[in-house]
Amino acid sequence: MLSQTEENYLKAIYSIGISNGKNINTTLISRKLKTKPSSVTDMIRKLAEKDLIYYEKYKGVSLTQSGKKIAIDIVRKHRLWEVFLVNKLNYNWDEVHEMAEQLEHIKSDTLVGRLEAFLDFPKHDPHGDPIPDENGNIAQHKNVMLSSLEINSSGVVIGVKDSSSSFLQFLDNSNIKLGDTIKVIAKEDYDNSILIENKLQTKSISQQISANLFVKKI
Amino acid sequence: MLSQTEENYLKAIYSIGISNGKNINTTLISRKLKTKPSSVTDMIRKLAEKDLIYYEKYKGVSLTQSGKKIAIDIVRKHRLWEVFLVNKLNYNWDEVHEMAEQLEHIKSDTLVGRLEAFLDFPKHDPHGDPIPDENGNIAQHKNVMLSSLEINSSGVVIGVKDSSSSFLQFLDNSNIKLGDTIKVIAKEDYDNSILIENKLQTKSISQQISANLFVKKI
DNA sequence: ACATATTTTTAGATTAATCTAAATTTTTGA
DNA sequence: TCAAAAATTTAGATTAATCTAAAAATATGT
Ligand SMILES: [Mn+2]
Ligand SMILES: [Mn+2]
Ligand SMILES: [Mn+2]
Ligand SMILES: [Mn+2]
Repeated sequence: MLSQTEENYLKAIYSIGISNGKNINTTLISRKLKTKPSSVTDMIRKLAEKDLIYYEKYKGVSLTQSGKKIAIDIVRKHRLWEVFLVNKLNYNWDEVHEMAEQLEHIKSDTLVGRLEAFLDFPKHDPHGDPIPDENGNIAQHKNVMLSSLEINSSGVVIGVKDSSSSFLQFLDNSNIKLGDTIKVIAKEDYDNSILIENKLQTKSISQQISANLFVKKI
Repeated sequence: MLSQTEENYLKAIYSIGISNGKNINTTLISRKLKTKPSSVTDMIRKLAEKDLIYYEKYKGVSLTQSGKKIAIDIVRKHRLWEVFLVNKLNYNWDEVHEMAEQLEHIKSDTLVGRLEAFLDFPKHDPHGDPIPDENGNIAQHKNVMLSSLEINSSGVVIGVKDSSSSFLQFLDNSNIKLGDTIKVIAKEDYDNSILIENKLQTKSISQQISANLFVKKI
């Protein structure tokens, strides 16, 4: 049985692998987990000992098959609990991450599956992130950002790259939400801001915003 | 912020207080938590330091006001999660304790309250135990056992004293459940077994069974 | 009452996860 | 290429929670 700490290291390694490609080094892990590099070295030696990661001194790490399976299962639990909190307990999407960080570590052979069925097998969490199935299969984002849309083309908002509370609250205040169809009306070369239009409004958003919204072109 | 271990000690002390009156000593705590008495001594010194328990060397412990508040809050969370698991995820009443042992430690200022509302403010958990309100008020069992009923009197089963899986499964197999009205038909002096009748059957049960069923006389 | 049994505490060790400071290895760029 | 910078590992310490063994205090029973 893995400790919560070990599970968090595996999850961190998995998520760094998704965003930073294959260069997963000590510093990146320590930054993600807010620990010191020396602590990371200790832990990765332990995880390597348990055959959950490959590790060569000074060369960084990568997940083994079984390490990846566990990491994805934690992600699965995290996202299903987030759906529960938003859909059933009426939390807002900016409030659920910390609770899900705890709930993802609940140990049970059957709980995730029951939860998933109770939630009617959702495919995405409240932030648009895909929910892995019980075998660890996970549909990856196509990674089309709103910032990359041409003028006069439209897209449906399907996810956020940054799920910080502050960004999510900004979106709430800007009346932009998942499922919105957004059309790009104009682009400003000077600062790469864009003028967009959804059902409710026409407004200008900075590149920092448009580069953190995943869309599906239509 | 208390550790899970500290919370478990407070809960154990609370529950020993409920069943064994006010004599809460090191050995009882160690037995409840499956630790050694020396470990208990260490922890109770720590909890006393934090003013969560009163402790005098060699004299046992008792909860302070704030310690009791915390203990009851853990009990509240435990029982509400059990209701969730049974009522929403369709678990049987003998399957939920271990999961609730973990879920009771999830930290959030708002989660229990939201959960309680989602469950429609249940008053009892799946084993008939009362659920404390948000202020820590808790309706105590009247502690009438089925074994104490007179011949020809009846009672409604409102709880179990023993919530072990084996006892709960025994009740399932015996077609006895919470809410059943049970009439005592006869008593056997030799072994204190009793003949009972509910909607489905007439059957004999041993004193070990009848002394573990709480009833409300009617 | 007091010797013996039981309970509780103390002393010292262990394990997991972390840290700081120092040593080592790798990377960078003049 | 090779010295300086950066990253990584090692050494040694700390904290929480546990344990075993021994010492001290309390309880028990004749
Ligand atoms: Mn999250
Ligand atoms: Mn999410
Ligand atoms: Mn329980
Ligand atoms: Mn219960």
